[in-house]
Amino acid sequence: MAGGSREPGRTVTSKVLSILEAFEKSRGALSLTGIAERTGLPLSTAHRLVNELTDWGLLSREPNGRYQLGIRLWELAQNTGRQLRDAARPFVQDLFSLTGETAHLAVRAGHEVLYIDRVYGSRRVPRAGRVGGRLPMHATAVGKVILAFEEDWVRDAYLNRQLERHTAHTHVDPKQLAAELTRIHEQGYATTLEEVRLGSCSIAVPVFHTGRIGASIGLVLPADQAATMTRHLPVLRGIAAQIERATARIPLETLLGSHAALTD
Amino acid sequence: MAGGSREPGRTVTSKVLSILEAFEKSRGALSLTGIAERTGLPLSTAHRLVNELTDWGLLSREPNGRYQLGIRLWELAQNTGRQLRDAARPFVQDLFSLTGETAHLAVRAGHEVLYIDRVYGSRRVPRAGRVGGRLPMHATAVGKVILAFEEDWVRDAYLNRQLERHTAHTHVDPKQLAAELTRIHEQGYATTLEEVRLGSCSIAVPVFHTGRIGASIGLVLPADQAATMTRHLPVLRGIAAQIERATARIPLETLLGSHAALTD
DNA sequence: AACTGGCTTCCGCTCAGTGGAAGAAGTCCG
DNA sequence: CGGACTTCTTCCACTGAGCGGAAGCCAGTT
Repeated sequence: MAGGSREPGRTVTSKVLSILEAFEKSRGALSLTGIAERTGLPLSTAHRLVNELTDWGLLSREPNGRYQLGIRLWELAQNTGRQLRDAARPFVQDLFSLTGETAHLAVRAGHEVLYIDRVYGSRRVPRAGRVGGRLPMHATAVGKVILAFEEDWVRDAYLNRQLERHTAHTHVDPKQLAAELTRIHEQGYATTLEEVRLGSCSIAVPVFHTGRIGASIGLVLPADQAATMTRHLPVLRGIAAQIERATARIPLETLLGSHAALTD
Repeated sequence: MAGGSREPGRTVTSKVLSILEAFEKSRGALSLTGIAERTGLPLSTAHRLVNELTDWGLLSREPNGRYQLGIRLWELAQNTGRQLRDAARPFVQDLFSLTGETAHLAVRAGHEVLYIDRVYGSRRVPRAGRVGGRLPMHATAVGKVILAFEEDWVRDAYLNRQLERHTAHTHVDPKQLAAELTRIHEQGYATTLEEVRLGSCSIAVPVFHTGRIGASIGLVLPADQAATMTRHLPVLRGIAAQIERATARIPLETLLGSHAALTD
């Protein structure tokens, strides 16, 4: 092995997965060389693996030669967490229909909220976390709700970390955030005002499962409606109750697979 | 190599992917042994690969020891075909809001229609193809529309195959189906009546992109409304036009990756 | 015609992957 | 309580799938 840029101990599986992950960071298509660079794989290795993935449909090749994630991957992944998504979907839909505002459903994944579903119309105003996307828990209403109702050690561990600031309004002081979480726990809902993005605010309530916090549903609206957004609380609570009822008989673990560990 | 059940020529990648695919056929969680059986992998090999996939979050392990597709897979896959889904989503939502019926968006994947998106409320009546699911083209309205507006060779190839029967009402005669497709092409929409499942009917219109058929949007309703479902045509056509406008500037290939070949 | 940049193919070396077998852990039954 | 059974986990010596440097190829570009 002349040059020896070989990096032993790296499994084939890890290489394949790093190829798929390469598409997360960079929107849009990647050239073979681009993939090789991002994954740190030698060009010929990347070439072989990429070709095989393309054969399986997990990657697709555009006419210009660049690669994209293939639709087969999406298809496979539809079987993931179907129980929760399928059970909750119609209610999130109702939440949107009843309020006319962007509605979403999120769960905790490690230290972040993961958006599982989202419903909005064509005249939607505020930009909100996209489905499959993650945001920090302390900057979103759904995240704060989850944090407020999580077990103590989860909350404590979270508060011990550096809290990222997104806008001038993000609450990053651990002491104050802890107090806010207590208040959220008492009042049963959380709000944000321009804490992720200027121009939007949000409100969320918890969805319980077998006594524990399982998920959270929320609304995102333009910041100028912040003062009146609590008017949606009755609907939010009603929908949350319906989702709880619909998912009660499904074991928590089969809802999403075991939740990602706090340290993921 | 004593017994020699070794099956040389099988790549690691193919083994990993066959594990993921194993979860497609069987709903719900699988035991390690179950995975080994379905994939034809020796137990210890399956064990090693499954463990590695679990570490990466592509599989998750339930407390009872069984495995499930992990949420990380779903997350990765959200980047697939985002362009079309994100662009079309609000309009499919509007289609539902305006009609109150289950609305969906589908594209062709090989010989089948693949449901890309679907919007429905909690009081939904008919069962319809699920997101990420496939159905044969000749039994669904969206499928017939796509077939009717596809290039000749695609349609001809399709008609030369054995047409699967789902109910007593499925149109399986190639001659008659060809005539129906011509009529659909002329009138600009397709309908079905209890051709996939008893009790439901559907109507769909084409969505064009750069002159070619790109997708189809449709509604599924209870069979007793079959007589009057054409009342939704104006809305369907309006929404289709909006989706066409919204996706016009996106190159077709980046919408979904190159469409799966007819023979996939 | 020579250069450039990205993709594809080739091929001998070698270590990651393999899988049978033995051990551990749990489950059921008499 | 023992022992028969099932399912999961670990071990380890062998070997061929994977590796990757290098050479070849094909468009564009100068």
